[in-house]
Parts: sequence; C-alpha cells; structure tokens
Amino acid sequence: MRQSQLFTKTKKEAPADEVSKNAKLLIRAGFINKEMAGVYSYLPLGLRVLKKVENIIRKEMDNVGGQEILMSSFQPKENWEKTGRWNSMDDLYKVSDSSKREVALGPTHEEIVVPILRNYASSYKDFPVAVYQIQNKFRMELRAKSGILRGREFIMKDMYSFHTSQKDFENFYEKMKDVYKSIFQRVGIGDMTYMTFASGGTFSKYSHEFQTVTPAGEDTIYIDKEKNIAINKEVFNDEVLESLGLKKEKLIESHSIEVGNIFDLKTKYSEPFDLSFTDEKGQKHTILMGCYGIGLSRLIGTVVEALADDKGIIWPESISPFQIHLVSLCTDEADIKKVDNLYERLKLQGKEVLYDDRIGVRPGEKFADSDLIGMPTRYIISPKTLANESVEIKKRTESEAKIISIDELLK
RNA sequence: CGGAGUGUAGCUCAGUUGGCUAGAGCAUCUGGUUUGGGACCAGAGGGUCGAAGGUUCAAGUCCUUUCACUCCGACCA
Repeated sequence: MRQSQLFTKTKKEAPADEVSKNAKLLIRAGFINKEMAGVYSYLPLGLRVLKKVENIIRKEMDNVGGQEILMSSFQPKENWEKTGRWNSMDDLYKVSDSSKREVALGPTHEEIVVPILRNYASSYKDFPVAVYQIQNKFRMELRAKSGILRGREFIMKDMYSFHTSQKDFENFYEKMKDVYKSIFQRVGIGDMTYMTFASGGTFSKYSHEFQTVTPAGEDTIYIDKEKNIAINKEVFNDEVLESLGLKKEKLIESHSIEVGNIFDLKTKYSEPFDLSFTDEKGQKHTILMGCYGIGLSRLIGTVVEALADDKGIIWPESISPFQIHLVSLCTDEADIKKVDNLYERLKLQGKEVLYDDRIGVRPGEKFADSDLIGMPTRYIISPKTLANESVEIKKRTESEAKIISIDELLK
C-alpha cells in the first residue's frame, strides 16, 4: 500500500487522556481510534494486525477440529435467567428497546452456544464437538483502563467443547494447552508467556491462564522458569504449591497480562439447558464442557507493551500489518519511477509492502514514522543507493543497516 | 461505586486579583527555501472556552448542577 493513500497519519504527541504505552503508541501511529473509555475503532493498519492474529488463531482452532460459527451479540434474557447470571454478573450490559424488552449484550456465549448444540446433538455419536467464534464482546467494566488491555467492548475468540466423558474432556483440554502455547509463540510472545495455575472463578476450583510477563500487567504471578509454569497470586498457597511440586524459593514474582484462559466447565451450563446425550445403552447423561478464551484486542496490546521500544512499536513478522516498509527518499521523477517499479515487483513476489512514497516529507520524519509504525524490515532507497542500484536494509530491532543490490534483493 | 485530578482550535498546552477583539506550538492551506533522523521563512484558515443555569456593568476566570475523560482503590470468565 502506498503511504500517501493511507488516510491515517502519525501524530507527534500522544493523546493526553492515555497513559498506557499500548494506547499511546497505537493511537500515535494511527492503528486505533478512541471512541469512549474502553472502546476503540480499528483503522487500516490496526485492522491488518487484527486480521493476522485472527488467522493464526483460526488455523490453530481448525487444527484441533474446531468449527467456526458466529453467534449473536444480542442474547435473550430468559437464557441468562436460566443460568442465574442475569442478576449475578455485575458487568453484564443490559439493553432495552422501546417495547421495554430487555436483552443482554454478550460478554461470553455459554447461554447461546449450549441451546444451539441442544438443537442438533443428542446422541453419543454426535460428540465430541468443539465450536468457536471470533467476535466483539461487551463487558461493563467498572473502570476501563490500560488502553486496549481492558475495554468495555473488545474482540475475543471463545471456543466451547462438548464431551461425553471426563477422559475425553481431559484429552481435549490437554491438547488445548499446547494449542495455546503455539498461538502465543506464533504471535511473538511465546518466550515471555507462561501457563499459569489460577482460580477457576465461579466455574470450578482452578483453571489455567496464559500470562505474559510485562510491567504493565495487572496480575501478579510466581514463575518457575525450569518447569516453565507459573502460579497466579490469587491461588498462591502451600496446598497448590505442593500439588504442583513447586518450591517457594525457586519462584520469581512478576507482573503479567492474562492473554488467554482455559476452563473446565463441567456441567455448569449443560445442566440448566439440559444438554445431554443418550449412550449406547439408551441411558441419558449430561454433557461435559470446556471453554477456551483469548482476547485478541488484549493480545495485540500485550504485544505492543512487551516488545515496543522508546521509538515506537515493534511488530513480530507474523502479525505486522506489512512485512516491509519501503521508504523512498527520492525526489526527482526518474528516481521515483525506479522506486515505483521496485514496489510493483515486490508486490508481484507476494510481499506485503507499505511504500512511503510521500513527496515533500523530509527523511527524518519518514524514519521517525517508520520506527513508530514498527514494521519488522525497512528498505531505504535514496538517490545515493540508487546510484549503485542498491537498497539499504534495516531490521526494526537492529541499529545497523546493510546495503544490497536491487537484483540480489529481488532474488 | 469511593477518593483524586482534568476539560480552552484536529492534537499538545498557556491564559495573572473577573476587564477591551481568547493565544502559542504541532497539524492543515498558499508561496519560498530545504532534503539521510520529526527543518526554516512569510502569510492564511480554524473556537458555542465540555454542557446547562446563576452572580456581575463585565465570566475562559466566581457559584450551582450536570456530562465526559484520566489516575488510585473496589470489582473483573
């Protein structure tokens, strides 16, 4: 894409009403736009990142047999009354229309997905099933904060699995642990993300979170680097330590951001909706469930928090809006034609290129913009490099550039 | 929801004990100069001072109400 066509622009100054690094950088660089507290729109660059993250997650979900669906955001009040959550969930958005009918805006989708399954599956032959979606969620956070990390509207992947036996559930749950590790590895924060033993909330006694270590995190975890696992402070006690075979002395305390969470739901939601199956002997049993969440918007914010430097964002190749930032410092027409040509050829090779073709913008400003936007690789092309038919290549994470010929580059 | 703070141009901010036609930088537009780390010169456009009400000869400035945003806390599938 030609940068001259991009309707967003970078800003020199961060907005006064943002404090978090992720929001400051993402807004300055033109990835997101703030609409109200905890609510952001995704602009062209931000949406490209979001789509990349989405596709990584989608592939991983499909690989474990997940079937993608898209459930409604409006959810009937009766369903929430059935599970007892209409009044017990503080952060549930309740909206009403002119006929005074009340509905919930979905913060999670157990109340929808279980009735859907019930509509189609009732035999042991119909299970196991896993369905998932990637969708906007609404939660009435009493206090939205930290930019994109804790919003009132946010984007989440939620998967729900359905099983006829505890063993089948456990197998799947174990598989999902690896799937989650793989996802966080692929988006570039695998080395700093730990599977963390945590509270199960209202569902069950314990659950597993995936926590990314950064000072911006609002959670506190204790990490065992050797075993590559951690414990959330909320369940940090002798009993848990012993059950996991961890020694207090070896643990390192860190702040972290919860980027994913997997739960054993047991029959908590299948029961109220009577989601059950008939076994080989004609006997009826309640279905066992698991649920698996990843906040995509939070994940993007976490990547920014964890990897950015003082000049701007640093995107891992896998989720960068473009792979290459082609920065042209050329001013006369013949040179510009040559750069245009290089841009077209890179595109033909299937490269994703953001081409800074802006005329009248000085080099310093282009470099500053390029650092801020944070593409992993920068190609600088100027009259100087063009004289030698070459390009200067610099990685966002490195300070030294190297020069190679255009021919070699295209090879 | 409790505590603290902030709302003035698209953005970042200044604006004295109430006083004349509300300012600067960035951004935008015009012209010129410049071109390897957010340049410079000259000019121009851009405002319901968050909103409503009040006090006053006079309100960005004082009072009341209200809304929004931020931070700390509580809360958090």
